[in-house]
Formats: sequence, structure tokens, C-alpha cells
Amino acid sequence: MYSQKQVKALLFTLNLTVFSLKNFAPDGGFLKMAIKVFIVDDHYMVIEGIRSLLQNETTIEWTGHASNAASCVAFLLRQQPDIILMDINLPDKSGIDLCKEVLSMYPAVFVIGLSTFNQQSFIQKMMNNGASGYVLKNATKEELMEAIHAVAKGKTYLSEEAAQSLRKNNAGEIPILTRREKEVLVLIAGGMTNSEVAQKLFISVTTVDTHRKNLLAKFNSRNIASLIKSAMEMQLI
Amino acid sequence: MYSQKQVKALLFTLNLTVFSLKNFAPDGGFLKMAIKVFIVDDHYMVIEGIRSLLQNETTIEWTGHASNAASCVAFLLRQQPDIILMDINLPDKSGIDLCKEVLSMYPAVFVIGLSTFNQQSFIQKMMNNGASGYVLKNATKEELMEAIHAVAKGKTYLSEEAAQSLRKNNAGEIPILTRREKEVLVLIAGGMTNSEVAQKLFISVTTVDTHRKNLLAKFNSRNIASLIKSAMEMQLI
DNA sequence: AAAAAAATCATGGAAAAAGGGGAGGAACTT
DNA sequence: AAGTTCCTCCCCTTTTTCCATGATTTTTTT
Repeated sequence: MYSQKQVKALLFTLNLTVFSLKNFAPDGGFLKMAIKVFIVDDHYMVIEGIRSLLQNETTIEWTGHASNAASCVAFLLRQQPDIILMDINLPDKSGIDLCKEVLSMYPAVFVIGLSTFNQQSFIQKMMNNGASGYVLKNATKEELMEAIHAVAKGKTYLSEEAAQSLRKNNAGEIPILTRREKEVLVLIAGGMTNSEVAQKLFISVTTVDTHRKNLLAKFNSRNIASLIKSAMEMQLI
Repeated sequence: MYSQKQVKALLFTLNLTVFSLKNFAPDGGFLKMAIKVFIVDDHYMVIEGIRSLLQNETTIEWTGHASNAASCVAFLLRQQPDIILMDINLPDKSGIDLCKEVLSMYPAVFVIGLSTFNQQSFIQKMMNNGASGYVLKNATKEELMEAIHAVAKGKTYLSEEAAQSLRKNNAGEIPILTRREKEVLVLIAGGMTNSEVAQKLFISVTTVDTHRKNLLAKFNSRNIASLIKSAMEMQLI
């Protein structure tokens, strides 16, 4: 058995081998291969910033950008970059879902998560969905370059803050909720009582109560107040 | 003792003073005066993006940037720009507080709020503290330019999305909480019951209950679940 | 087809919150 | 000095949540 990472690294190597013919100079020597980078971010200023940071780097080739998930997918149909810098907050789809989707279609591509906040919930979800790295938007040029080069080699890169918040908060892991539990959670957060939720979902009050109890157990919460707080922090509501 | 950043900011300021001689025409008259813009944002990529967007604009003079509130204040001691683009999320202080502070010291300066999300709570607080405009980070170059020019003339500029979320969500205005109410709110959100809060604060359970009731009234909530949700959305917890 | 997970429903009791009303003293503002 | 806000405390009733325990049916996974 090979891990997804190992397979990807292998594919990457093969790609390099196949495509590297064009990297030979006429005299048989190597030309340097630039890492193709693509960016998905709905913040124009961030795209512009990254472009400005990377434009003078000979080791990196800017292949384009998208400001939403749909146009990212459309781009990938035509051309696959080596690395996608992917924002978590996209207008049409969460970067977390997009990451999974993109990797299922193009396993050879490496994804680096990009986000404003270092919320451990985001980072965790992103890495679970196969991302190879995570960089915060306050990263310096050097950090970004390091991340890109590390990930292009098949390594994993987490910015310091991201790694920290992953480590320290292992106690607060994101619980996996069922379809029904999510529904109930949202309705409760909306201020509904058990009986109101029951009416809304056409189920018995006791069933709602069971879901509620399971939610409390999964979140390790003593009552709804702390449950809602945790769920909000984990962006589940 | 000065941090490296402070020294750099100082050097930068001196440089600007020297170079501003170029604003004088050979005959001693003024050349067209550019709008001096300063930026406070802890995201390096955003700073770089805005710099890249504005660098070729002759009507705008980039006077520098700061990545936290402290160095922003330090910069202003030496030099006052016409406009400060101010991020809401700063590492050492919220942009909302910084806005108030800066304007009390330098009332002639205009502040434009800058943020990733168009949360009405942020926008409202920022405008209440005297900001002249609010622009989202997904703004285009044109929008940013329009905002800067409008605000420089003393007008107010709100990006479309920001204005929208201000209008539609007037029902969800941020309640003003007392010191005690905030304390109680935080403890309740932490999962404490009334009696536990009472013990913690050395007050009677009935007093805590009163605060709880007042909180529910102020937030217009039916129960703690929706109250916590609202409070989290408004960043009060 | 078997096993596991999820969704459904129930009983009964203790604890806590929600809803309503009233009231006195301290601190700050005008 | 008067007014306002805040903090404090109390009573009562109803509703809702929390907890323990158990069980059946449906759906999904293996």
C-alpha cells in the first residue's frame, strides 16, 4: 500500500520525466523547470499581491487565477498546474470541498490551503481532504516560496501558526455529524425548542431529544450554550 | 529601544520627506498634490496587492504600511497621511478600536475600513467610530480608487456589498452590553449554569438570572442557543 | 447477506432555563 | 439635587433541557 502522498510524489516524478524532454537544451543539458502555480481566491487584492510576489521568480510560473470554484474547475479542464493555492472562502463553494473535488479529478496536482485565519477546524478539514500545505495570508514572500517548493517536491508544508494551532487543539477535534444531527443543530441554533424542531422535521420530540443528546456527547459539551459556541467556532453553523 | 520595524518605518518616513521635494516644480510652485495613502494590515499579501494596484497611479502616493496597530501609531507620530486603509483584524488591537484612537488624535485623517467579510457588525462598529468608508478585500482596482478619491473629498464610500448588509440587517443591531452582562455572557457561553456563574462571580443566582433575562431581551432571543449564535456572529464572544 | 451506523420512538425524573413582576441601593450624568 | 443606568436580590409558575436506559426500524457499509 502506498499513501496518497507517495503516489502523488511518484506521479509528479513521472510527469517530470515525460515532460522533461522539452527541458533539455540543444546541447543535451537541462533547462530549469519552473513550478506552475495557479491561484483560486475571491480577493482581488490577494491575487494581485501574490502575483506581485511571484512574478520575478524564475523558478515559478504563474499560470493564472480564478476568483471562484467554478472558473477554477473550468481552467483545470484545459490545463493542470503543479500547485494550486486555494483560498478557503470562495463565493460559490468552500475551498475545502473544492480541494477534495479537484484532487479526485487530478490527483497529480498539489493543493496549498490559503486562509486569513488559522482556525484549526479549517486547517484540519483541508488537510483531511488531501491538501499538501497550509499557508496564512500574512505569510512573507520567503515563507510562500518555501511552501511552494516544499510541496512541489511532495512534502507537506504547514506555516508555523497553522501547525501550532493543529497541535494544541487536538482535544477539540471536529466531531463528525450525521445528516439529521446537522439539521437539528441548525434549527436549535436558530432558537427552536425540541418540540418546534420536531414539528418542523415531522418527527417525535423524543427523537429530537436523542439527537440533541448525541450532539452534546459528540461536542463534549455540558449544555447547549457551550455546544453552540463550539459549533460556531468550528464553522459547523 | 526600537524594534527593527520601527527603525525601518522611521527610515522610510525620512526617505519620503526627502523625495517629496519632487512635488515642487523647478519654479518653486506646487505640482499636483497626490493623495497620501497609508495601509494597516497584518496580511503581507494584501499589502503587496494594494501596493501593486496603486503604484502606477499618479494621483496616489503610497506613504507606507504597518502590519499592526502599534507601528501604525508610531508612524503617525512622524507623518500624517490623507487616508488610512485599515484592516479590521489586527494582531495587537482591533481595527475598530484603532480607528477611534487614530481619529481622536488626528481628526483630519480619513479612515477606510478594509475587511475580508462583510459582517454588518464590523461595518457598523467601524462607521460608528468615525470611519469614512468601507471596502471589501475582493474589491477591484477601480472600486478601490473610487473609494480613495471619494473619501479624500470628504465623502463617505461604502462598497456595494457593505452598504447592502448594513441596510438589510438593521434589525440585528449590536446590543450594548454592560460590564456585568458581558462577564455573564462569556461564562454562560463557556457552559456554566446560572448557579455556577453565581459562584464564580460571588453574586446570587437570582442576579445571574436577571442578567440572563436582560441578555435575552437585548439580543431579542428566545433562548440561550440563539443568543450565543447571535453573540458569536457579532463577535461579542 | 451480515454487520454497523443512523434514525426513530419511549418512560420517567431531576435540573435548569424562561417568563413575569417587583424593588432597593450604588454610581454616574446632567 | 434629580434622574438614569447598573447591579443587586427576591418570588412564583411553566417550559425546556439534561440524564439514564432501552428498543425497533431503516439505511449504509462491508
